[in-house]
Amino acid sequence: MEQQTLSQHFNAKEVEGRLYQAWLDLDAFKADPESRKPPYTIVLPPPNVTGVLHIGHALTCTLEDILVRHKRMQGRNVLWLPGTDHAGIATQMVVERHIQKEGINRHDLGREKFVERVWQWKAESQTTIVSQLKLMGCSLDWSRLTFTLDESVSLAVRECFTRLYREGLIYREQAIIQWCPRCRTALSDLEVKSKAVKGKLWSIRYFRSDDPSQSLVVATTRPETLLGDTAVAIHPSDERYQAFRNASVLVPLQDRVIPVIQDDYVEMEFGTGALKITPGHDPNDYLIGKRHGLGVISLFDDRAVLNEKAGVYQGLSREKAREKVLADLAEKGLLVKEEENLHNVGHCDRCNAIVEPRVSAQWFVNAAELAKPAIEAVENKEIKIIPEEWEKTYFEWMRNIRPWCISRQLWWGHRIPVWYCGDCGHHTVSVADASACEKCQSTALKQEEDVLDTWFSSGLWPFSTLGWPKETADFKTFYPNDVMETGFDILFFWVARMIMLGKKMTGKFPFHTVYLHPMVRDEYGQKMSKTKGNVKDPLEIVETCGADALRFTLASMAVHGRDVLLSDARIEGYRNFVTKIWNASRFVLMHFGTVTQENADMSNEINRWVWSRLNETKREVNAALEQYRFFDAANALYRFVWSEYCDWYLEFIKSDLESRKAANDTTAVQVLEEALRLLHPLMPFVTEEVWQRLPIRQAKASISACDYPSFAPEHHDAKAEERVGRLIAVVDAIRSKRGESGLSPAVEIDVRIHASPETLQALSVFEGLIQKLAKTKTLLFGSGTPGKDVVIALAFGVETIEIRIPRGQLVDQETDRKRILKEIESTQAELDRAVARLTSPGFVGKAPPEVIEGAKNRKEVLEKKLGVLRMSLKELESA
RNA sequence: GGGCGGAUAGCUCAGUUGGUUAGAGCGUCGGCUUUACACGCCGAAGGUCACAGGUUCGAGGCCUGUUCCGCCUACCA
Repeated sequence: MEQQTLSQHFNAKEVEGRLYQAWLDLDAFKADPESRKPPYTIVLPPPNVTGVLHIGHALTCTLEDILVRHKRMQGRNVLWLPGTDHAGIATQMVVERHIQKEGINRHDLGREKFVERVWQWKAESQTTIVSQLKLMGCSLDWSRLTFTLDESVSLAVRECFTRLYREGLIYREQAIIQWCPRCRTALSDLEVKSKAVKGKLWSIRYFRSDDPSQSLVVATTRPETLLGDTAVAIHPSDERYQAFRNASVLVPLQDRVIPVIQDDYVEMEFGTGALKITPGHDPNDYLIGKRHGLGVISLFDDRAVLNEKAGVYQGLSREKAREKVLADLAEKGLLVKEEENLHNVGHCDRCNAIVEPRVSAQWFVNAAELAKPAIEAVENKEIKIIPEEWEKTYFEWMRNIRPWCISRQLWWGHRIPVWYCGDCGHHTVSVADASACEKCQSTALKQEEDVLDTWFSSGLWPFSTLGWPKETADFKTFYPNDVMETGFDILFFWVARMIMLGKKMTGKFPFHTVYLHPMVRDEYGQKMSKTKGNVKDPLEIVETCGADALRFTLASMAVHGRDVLLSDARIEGYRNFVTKIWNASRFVLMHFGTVTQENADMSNEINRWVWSRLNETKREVNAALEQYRFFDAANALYRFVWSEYCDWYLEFIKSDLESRKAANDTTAVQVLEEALRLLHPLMPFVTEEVWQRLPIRQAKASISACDYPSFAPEHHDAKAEERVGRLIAVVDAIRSKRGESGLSPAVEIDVRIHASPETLQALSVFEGLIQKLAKTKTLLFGSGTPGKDVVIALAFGVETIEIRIPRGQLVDQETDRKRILKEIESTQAELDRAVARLTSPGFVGKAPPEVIEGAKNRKEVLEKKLGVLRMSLKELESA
């Protein structure tokens, strides 16, 4: 066989591009609905086509890629389905801002032309997103790439809408909803973020209509809305306003007569205890108005500019109107008080404008009805939410869920499949475009102008992407999905709705597990934002450190229940790890690049040790991945490859390289090969690149087609672990002593080791290794000459190993004496604690036997250690 | 107002049902051309686990309270 070698440096960029293309050429990521293998499905949360991917997307696709690569290697028929989301408001806004640069707005273009422009934008954005996902190494099945406005998805959306409408779970109703005057559309409650705003609380005087000598004072944060007042409310038991019960008052500035009503919604303690009621512009007032049969005055148009109802204030913005109303009130002496007030104000999630509650006709989903089975599913663990703490939040929201407003006054999205009849007024709702009224057959139909909330189509994603409502092969094989992996910030927006709509539409819940990953923040815990300038571009990181390093970093930081704080130092550390793997592989190939067939020499204890350690790592990594503990998986791999395989195993074999080569011992290659497979889901590129050069490997075209290593009991070797562990401890102890004494590694020293006959026998097998790794000149076993040596008392397991180094080569007597005294002190302290524990009746009476046994052993070894230390102190003092 | 989470080495974080001696990476300090790797090797220093009580033979993990920091949620105008 030809000698395989690796270039001196790992060129991540070149390798990544080449390998990804090779995987595509192999159809390595393509799912087959006819396959007999058990399916495993994840749908990628579709990124918005608003632009480029950010670090949060990088985390999502890294974790999902790890899951699917793991399952694929375990022999599952994996489908990881890619897609993008039209993201109604967000994308429309981006494109509006974009055309603004050309000096036009969407109304200049008209609906049709504008939507064309958005499609252009979508095409570019999607291309960018797809190429970014490829750069991250994502093993997505590109043959199934779906967009939320694709024909097939539209069909699913209409099917769902129609079914819910027929069951009365979707309905149109006049109601007070959240309105964004800048986006000029209705919003769902979730799309409104309440933020604390420093404002003012104004007290305004209202005179009694039949007796101008009497007045009451109301407190409000929105004086401009008094133009829409239809009542003033007081608490029924408020004695202060006894005289105003059943009275009427005049709206200031308008002299309109409105009633004083009594309602126990009013808090007597707040403000003046009198509340102005504006049903057109406050959700609570709207409810109160309904209870008392009050009228509704809508003061604003869709941009929150005052309309004809506002009289002289018509044409003013909310803000201007407030100023003028206040000025006019002050002039008339009706403004009684003005005080600072911190209160919460709803802001549009997308554009941050202050939302305006507004009464209008909108479409709603009866979410409470759909929520019932969705709550039960989580209660009885049909759906598992990880981390579990989120279940509480889920229940809290789902149990108090309100009607979901799904109509949006936008142009970009799924047009609502409802046709209004111009003749009889009937609503025709149908999956196919309606050409005639289903009631009177009139053709004077007009389709609803509004589009659906983006999350309505997202809610169908786990099955709309698989061809539903058609019974396609994909749908039959890959639905339900397995895992929904996403950020907790869209638990309500998306996850909850998928659960509700999935069950309702297909009869099955869309997945069995929800894994919610943490938020990515910068290294100071700040949310990344463009305005703060702390945004980390994943592609920049890929460019400088490589995709493997970024992936491994994200995986190693994805801990349950804590944010991911991403720092450059951390990424660099894992880039170094990639390099370490590369160099270790170079070393192995340099020496074993021509071996022809597997021949692991299991008579060699060092080999048995490394197999056993690798085996333990397999167990840990598999267990971690099954539990979505990405951190643990990354950590176990890092520890094994660097701290065990490189730091010890490769150093061990250097001492007898030639004889190993002569004996054709291929353990080093075999262990490397398995470690690469184990690492592959986390670091697909470097592992594939090295694996391709290995002289011994499975006959597959790609490492991703190989089996995933799993725990093999026959490779577990406790004895080898114990004996090599002792060897490592001895080498460590000698090295440590050399380090303390500031000895150059070039200086060799004499060492004598004394211990039980069995231990001496075991250690003597490794004589050459100790000599080499601890740099000893002469290495003797057995007791030494009292008084002349520095003595190390090494507590290992249940015995103490005594290591002696002739004093002349190390530190001076005084320093050594101090060290021994210090060590005696700390050992004595620990021994005292152990003795106290063992003599306490509570401990020996109640602690489990293995804990007591452990304490006894510890006490014994401490006593031995103390003995060695005391002896060496005596030796020192008598010398 | 309600809920959830966090506080462990200089920094960023692990620590699975309470069990002997609390770990890692980075940073710091000292040494090093050592059969791949200075993006490296060897060694060292550094922690009364936020605070105060409690439960327990035993607490970084459990309970109560306090302080600080996040996030979610809510109709006191």
